[in-house]
Amino acid sequence: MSAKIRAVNIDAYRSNKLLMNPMGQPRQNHLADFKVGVDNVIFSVDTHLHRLLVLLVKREDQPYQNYWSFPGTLVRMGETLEGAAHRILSEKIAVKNLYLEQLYTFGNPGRDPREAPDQYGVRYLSVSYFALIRYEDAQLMSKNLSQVSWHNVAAIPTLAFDHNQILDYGYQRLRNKLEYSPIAFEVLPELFTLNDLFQLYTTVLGEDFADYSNFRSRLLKLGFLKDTGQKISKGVGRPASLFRFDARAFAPLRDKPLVFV
Amino acid sequence: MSAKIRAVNIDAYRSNKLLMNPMGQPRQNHLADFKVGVDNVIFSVDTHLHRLLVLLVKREDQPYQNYWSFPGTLVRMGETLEGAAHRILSEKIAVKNLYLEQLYTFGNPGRDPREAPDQYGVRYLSVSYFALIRYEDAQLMSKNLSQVSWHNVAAIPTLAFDHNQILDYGYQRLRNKLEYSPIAFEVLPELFTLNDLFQLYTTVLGEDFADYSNFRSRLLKLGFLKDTGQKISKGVGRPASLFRFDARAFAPLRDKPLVFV
DNA sequence: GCAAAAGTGTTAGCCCTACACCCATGT
DNA sequence: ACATGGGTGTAGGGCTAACACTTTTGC
Repeated sequence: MSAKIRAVNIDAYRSNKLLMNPMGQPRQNHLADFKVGVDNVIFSVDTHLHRLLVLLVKREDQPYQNYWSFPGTLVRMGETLEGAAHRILSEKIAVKNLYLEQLYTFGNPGRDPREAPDQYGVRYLSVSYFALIRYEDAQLMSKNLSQVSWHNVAAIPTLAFDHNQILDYGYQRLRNKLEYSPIAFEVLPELFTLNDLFQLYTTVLGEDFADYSNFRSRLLKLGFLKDTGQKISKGVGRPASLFRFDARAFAPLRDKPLVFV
Repeated sequence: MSAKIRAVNIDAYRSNKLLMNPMGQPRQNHLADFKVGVDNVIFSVDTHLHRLLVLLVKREDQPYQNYWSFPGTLVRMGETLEGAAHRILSEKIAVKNLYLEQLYTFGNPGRDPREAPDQYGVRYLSVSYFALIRYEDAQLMSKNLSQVSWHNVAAIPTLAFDHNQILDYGYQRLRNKLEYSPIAFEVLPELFTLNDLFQLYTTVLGEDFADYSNFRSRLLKLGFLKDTGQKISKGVGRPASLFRFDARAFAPLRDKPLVFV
């Protein structure tokens, strides 16, 4: 026990993180030193199987070895936060389009076990990012696919660090954004049926958020969904029209509350 | 000039922040070291004069000496982010109630001139917080009031660091929150008239966001504003009823979109 | 023909908007 | 009395929710 504390202190001393006053107590009011990480909560939707997915990687190293976690990395010298988010994302997955925004920052002491137990060593702060990508376009980038994979949000295991909490934030952000912002079209393929869109909303927001026929007519009346004239047949039943999202027609509705749902 | 760079490098070396490879170039892929600050965007509304206010402090030290900035501080060892936000806030202002939430994190290289010019020294990351307080309850905490004061959001000077950008984020958050969340009651006094409430919305969202009589009946129908029966007279004209926000009656409307406006 | 999936139509009730109007008070 | 600010009422247009109905396909 005392050996462990001693080791911590030596390490802290060596990296000049922990300053002692002449009484051997840590100085009050001394600034904390941080390493800053980014963690990406990457969502996608499998329209066919109606599954909301999030991308997880299995940690190869300590701490939390073999736990699933969000793709994250520590920020390097000269690198922007968003740059770090893009870097780690592109190491795990290849994707054409991508929606990315900052989610939340977690930086309380003790959130990373690499911090010294007495909390006077280096601290690890995580800036989390929220991302959406098209399931069809995404290509996982691992030789060993067991290390990177999609997980159904409905069944997420205990994750490394405070990542379950980060997921809660991300999931809530996703639900909120769906209601007033056209992010659904970041997740859908270029051409989609209105049923695809409806299924996406149902998958994320729950089964009973709205009636299909009303959802349909409300969105069509808004005028930013363009019927391409093409039809697609999914087995039995009447073929569906393929639509395209027209960003230009949507522009005037920006910042208007509640266009969807 | 070269003396300055030398000073930076010595400082970086001393705190073990800048590692050189044998060629004298900074090592690639080396992690950045951060100091983490919090900056509070503290809003209040002067209901009488219809002014939206934000609290600024005048910087006493370099960099940006004598510029106005948000009350901010660097995070100390063992301190939570929110703890640091509360600490600096209570140094500048005494207040009974307080609404505080995280706003956004700014951490790109070069945002603080204390970073070495070549950007390979310590970096300064800022986690900004959004706060709302009651103007009547707030007591500025300065012997020298010229150093801490309310500023009309309509006329903000050039601020220190990237604080004008932070203000933009904060102002937008305020407007969004007003629409779907009961934060207005954090800013209003305990008892208020419906006209106070309406003036608050008008001040923040603009003159023509709604009709007073419709605003009034819509909110009253929702049932979380309790008429205390007390009247208050503001000079000439019919005295107004004083209302109180009933948080319990509001609870079922939590997370429901667009209860206001 | 029939089941399945896509798409259209209808109706009643609600809410939002834009006003007009009435009420209570100070001077 | 009348100006001033507080408060109520109402007619209409538009939107929503719920559900019935029609169309187009595969088998």
